[in-house]
This record gives sequence, C-alpha cells and structure tokens, in this order.
Amino acid sequence: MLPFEISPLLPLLESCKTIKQAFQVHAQIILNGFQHHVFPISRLISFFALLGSEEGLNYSQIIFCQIEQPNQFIYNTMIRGFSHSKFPEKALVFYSSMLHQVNQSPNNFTFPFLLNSCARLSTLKPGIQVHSHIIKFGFDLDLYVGNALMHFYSVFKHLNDARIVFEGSLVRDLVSYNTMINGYGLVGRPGPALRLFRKMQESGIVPDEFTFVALLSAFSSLDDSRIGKQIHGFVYRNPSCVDSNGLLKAAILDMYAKSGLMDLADRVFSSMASNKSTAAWSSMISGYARRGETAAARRMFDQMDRRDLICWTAMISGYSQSGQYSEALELFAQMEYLGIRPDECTMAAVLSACAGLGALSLGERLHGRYIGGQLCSQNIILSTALIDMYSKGGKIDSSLHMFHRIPKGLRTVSLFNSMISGLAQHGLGKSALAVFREMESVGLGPDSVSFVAVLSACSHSGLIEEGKELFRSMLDVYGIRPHKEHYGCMVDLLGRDGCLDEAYDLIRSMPFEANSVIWRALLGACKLRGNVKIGEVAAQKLIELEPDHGAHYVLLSNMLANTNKWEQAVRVRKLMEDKGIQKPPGWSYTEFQGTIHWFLASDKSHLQDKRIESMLQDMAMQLKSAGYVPNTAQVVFDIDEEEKETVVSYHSEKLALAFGLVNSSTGETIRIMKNLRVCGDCHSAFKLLSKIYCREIIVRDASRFHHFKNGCCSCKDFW
DNA sequence: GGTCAGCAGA
Repeated sequence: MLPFEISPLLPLLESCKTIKQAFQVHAQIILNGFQHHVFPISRLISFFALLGSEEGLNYSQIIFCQIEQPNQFIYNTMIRGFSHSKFPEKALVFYSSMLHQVNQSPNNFTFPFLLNSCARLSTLKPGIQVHSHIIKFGFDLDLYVGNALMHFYSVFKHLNDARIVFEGSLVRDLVSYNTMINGYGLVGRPGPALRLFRKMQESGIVPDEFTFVALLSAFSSLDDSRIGKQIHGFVYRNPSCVDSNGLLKAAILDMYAKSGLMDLADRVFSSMASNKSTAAWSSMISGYARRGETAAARRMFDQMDRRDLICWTAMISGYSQSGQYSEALELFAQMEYLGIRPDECTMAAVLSACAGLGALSLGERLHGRYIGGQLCSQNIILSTALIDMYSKGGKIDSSLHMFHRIPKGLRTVSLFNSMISGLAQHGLGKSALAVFREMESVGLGPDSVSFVAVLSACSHSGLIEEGKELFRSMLDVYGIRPHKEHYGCMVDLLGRDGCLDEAYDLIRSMPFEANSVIWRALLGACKLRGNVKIGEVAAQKLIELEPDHGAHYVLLSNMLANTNKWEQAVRVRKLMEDKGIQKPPGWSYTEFQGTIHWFLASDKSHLQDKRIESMLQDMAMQLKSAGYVPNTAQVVFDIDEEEKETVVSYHSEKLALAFGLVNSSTGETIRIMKNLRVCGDCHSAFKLLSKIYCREIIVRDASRFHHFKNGCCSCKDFW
C-alpha cells in the first residue's frame, strides 16, 4: 500500500504535459520525502525517458542513478527510452547493468526494446548476441520478441535469418506478416513478399493498409506494373481497406509514377483534392523527371506551396539525370539562397551535375562545406558521387584517395565501377585493370557496367590483348552477354590498334544492328589511320542513322580532306549545307574563381579582353619559334594556308587556354572542358605549350582526359 | 509497459 500522503501526487504526475510540470512534481516528491518509493519514481523515470527528447532522457538517467535497486520495469523503461534516442547503444549499457545486478533478469518486455536498439546500430553483432540471450532466457517463442527479431534481421537485410524466426514461431499475427513482407520489399524480393501475402490470407489474418504499402513498395522497383494495378483494384473493391492517413493512396500513386504511368498517377493525384502530401508531389515530380519530362516535373514543382527538402532533391536529381546539369546547379543555388540545408541525397544529385559539367571547384566547395570526412565514407552513394565528380573534374588523384579511404566492407559494385571508369577516362588502363581485379578478389562480381568501364580502359590505354581477353571472358566466365556498349569498346580497341578490318568484321558479326556509337568508334579509328574505304562506309551509316547530326558530315569531310580528296570533301559539306544542318559548334570552358568561362570557336565576342588576344598572339609566336607548324589538315574549306592557320588558332580550346594562361602563374594547373574531341592541331600545340609556359594542362574532351605536361600528353597521342 | 510502420529524393 502506498502511504496516503503520496496519493494526491500521482494524478498530478499522470496529467503532466510538459517537462517543466514534471520537474515540479519531482520537486514535490522529494520535498515530501518519497524519493525512495519505487512506484512514483518508476512513473517519473518513465515519463522523462519516453518524452523523446534528449533532455528528458538525461533527466531520467539522473533519477535512475539515485535508485539503489532499480526494478525490472525501470530497466525496461530506460532501455525503451534509449532505443528511440540518438544513442541506441546506451540501451545495451543498461541491459548489461541489469544482468550484473543480483536477482535481476530480463523479461519478455525487455527484448523487443533491446532489439529495436540493436536494429539501429551500425553493426549486426550485438543483436545476434541478444538473440542468443533470448534463447537462453527462454523468450524465443514470445510473439512480440519474435516479431522484433524478424524486424531486426530485416533491417540488416538478413532475410534468411528473419525467415527462420518466422518459420519457427508458433503464433503469428498481422505484425509478423507485415514485418516479413516489408523485409522482402527492402531487399528487392517481391516474389516471396507476394507468397507471404497469400499465406497470410490463407491463415485468415486480415491485411491492413501497411500490408499493402509494403507490398506496393516491394513491387515498385520492378518494371512490371501489373501487380501494382492488381493491388490498386483489390483495395478499390474492398471497402474494409481503411486508409486513415492516406498512406495507401500515396503508395499507389507512387507505384504508378515509378512505372512511368503518369496518366494513372495523375488520376490518383487529382483524387487527393486538397489533401496532397508533399510525398505525393515528390512522387509526381520524380515520375515525370524519370521519363525525361523535366518541364512537366518543373511545372509541378513550381505549383507547390510548401516544398520540403525531398521535393527540391527530386527536382534537382531529375535535371541531373536528364543531363540538364546547369539547370540542376541553378536550382540548387536557389535552394541554398533560401537557406535550405541539403542532405546526402541532395548532395549526391548536385555532385553528379558537377561531374557532368566538370565543375570541379564548385564540387570541391560543396565537398568541403557540406560533407564531412566521416559522412562520405559511410554513405556509399555519396562517396560514389564524389569519386565520379573528382574523376570527371580532372582530379583522378583525389578520386583514388577517396576510394582507398572507404572501408573494404562497404564498397559496392557501383563504387568500383565509378573508380574503374574514372581511371579509364584518364588513360590509366593498368590501374583500372588492377581495381577491376581487386573487385573480383573481394568477392564482388563485375556487372555489365564494370565491363564497359574496364574495356574502355583497355581501349584508351592501348591494352589490346587484355581487352580482347576480357571481352571473351564476359560470356564464358561471367555469363554476361555483351551489349552494344561492349561491342562499341571493342570496335574502338581494335580500331586504335589498326585492325580496322577486324573491327568491321566484329560489327558485321554482332547479333544486333550497330548503333551510331559503334559506327562513330569505327569512323574515329578510320580517321586516325587514314582508312577512307571503311571510313566512308561508317560515315554513310552514321548519316543514315542520324541524318540531322552535323558532326558526321564534318567527320566524313574532314577525313576526305585529310587524304586530299578535296572535291568529295566539299561535296559532303555542300550536302550538309543543303540540308540546312549546322556543324555542332565547338565550345570549351574553364572554371576561374568559381565561375565558368565559356569560349566558342572563332567567336571573338569574348576577345574584348585584350589580354586574351595578346596571349593568343604570344602563343602563336612562341610555338613558331619552337619550330611548330600548324596542322591545318582538318580545315576543309579551300582557303589559303594563312587563313587556315587563323581558323585553327581560334579553336575554342585555344581560347580557353589563353584565358587560363592569363589568369594563372607558372606551375599551376589549367583545366579545360570541351564538348567535342580535341583536334589534332590543338593537341600538338598543347603539348608544346605545356612546356613553354610551365603549366600542367588537363583537357576533358568528349571521350577522355588529356594531361599535358612538360611537352607530353598522357594519352601518348592515342585517342 | 511492448513488437512492424519505405508513400517521396541518391
């Protein structure tokens, strides 16, 4: 029996709404000398521990320390409180102190809380130990404990272990099924999820909205929308399916948006009337963006009243994935201006836009500002985006440094692919092969993307035999059927080795029609080797496949011009002009003090800056005195030599270099991005200029990187 | 005193 004096305090404690009121009740308890009465103290601890705030937890811990012999309930309360907190590992500390106390042992209430804490840790181990305690203390057949165990194993994607618990359980309820269905969805196994749903119906357990939400999410990663539609129909026909907070409707909408069925998605969206959640808006935005309809996505985005971070991220990544990098960065700038702090997902999308543009200094700034060292090695998608950004921004050393800092157990196939393809673009074929082998040695099987990366590494570095062997092994060893991209790499590889006939034969032996990428690879090799016969075939195919693409006409006419077939060259040029096709303008840009400076070929508007003009003259003079003769072979027009020299000296990359030279000093690195492949003349000139002006020049062109240093280029004139 | 609770962005 409680002493009668305490009874007025208990209802007071029950009715506490704020932490302040609870402090007052605690003060009253102490003033009245009840601080050692188990019951009121238990209630107080429970109140503070379950408030959900750090302050509450700290306070409950202070009270806890003052109790000589905490009972089971108090221990469970502390474990429960910390299981939801920022420090789930503290729950384990309380559990362990509970075990050390004489006459104290856990009960069936202890383990669900404890497992919940374990599910939120970064390692699996403590949870497994807890599982053995559960068996030792004989709670393995408790329904709640079993469900919590399934949840714990699901979180770590150990569905087989979750399944063992499920199969071993004597009683199963809605929660058991929902947990398992969710778990299978989490690991992308919709098949078992659906089978469990059927089993659940056979057992007479009525599904709730969470069951359907879990099922829909399990199926949303699939391209097939049939099951999704069936679920929609099932829900529609069964009025018993309550959807009290609209979760289910939002899940159905998301399913349609993910399947690209925007008409159906829009119908559900409209039916939400004024209850549209930001989640629903996000689903719509990313649905449109995924189909490349960024304008439609943007219209939705602009219509929103209140945008949360996820909407911003959805729109930014929509732009990024559609290759609209500038738009992505512009929107991000707006977001920053509004003071919205990005998270890892936003950063991954923004960094991929930086990678696309080669906006290294912006990428570096974002890395420094928003991403700490620890965070980037933990979030593997972000690390992959950073590695890609540094590679494509020209800093392959930084990519490698990041890659090596990522713990081996966290590395994924995508991460390896990103690293291999970075090394490939920089012509570091041997290193790319080594990383590829490393991926295999840690037990990660290469996928189709890995092979594109490693084969292109071989072709960019002239590793002919290695490339051929890898291509053969794709199907024989790894069971991966080569796609067009892989054939494209092989055509490139053979072409660069001068085996043009072999490359042409490979194209003819392919089990599908060659696409423009493959023909372009062949044409590029023909141009390099001066093989007009096969080159013409390739160019004709390209013109057939992409008649509006000016670059093909230019390549063909350049090749004809290179072999002095001027008349034919002019004819091709004329054909292009008659069709009204414009040559794609060559442009280059370079970043300076965080701003991007664009340069168009022969466009002299930016030459208002006299310093660039005079630098160009200085460059020409220096080159001449170094004995350099401009290579004007790629200028097709039948104009005199002096004029041709003027044309090549105004190529966009030369203008960008002049700008870079004006704005840098000896020993610095100049980075230039170009939309087309760097021309032969610029390539030779840049080699000499890197020596003359003592600068490292890094050029990213349409196919790879060129590091010009001390008179040489990393591509060894092979590109 | 309790277990699940991915409808949204990489």
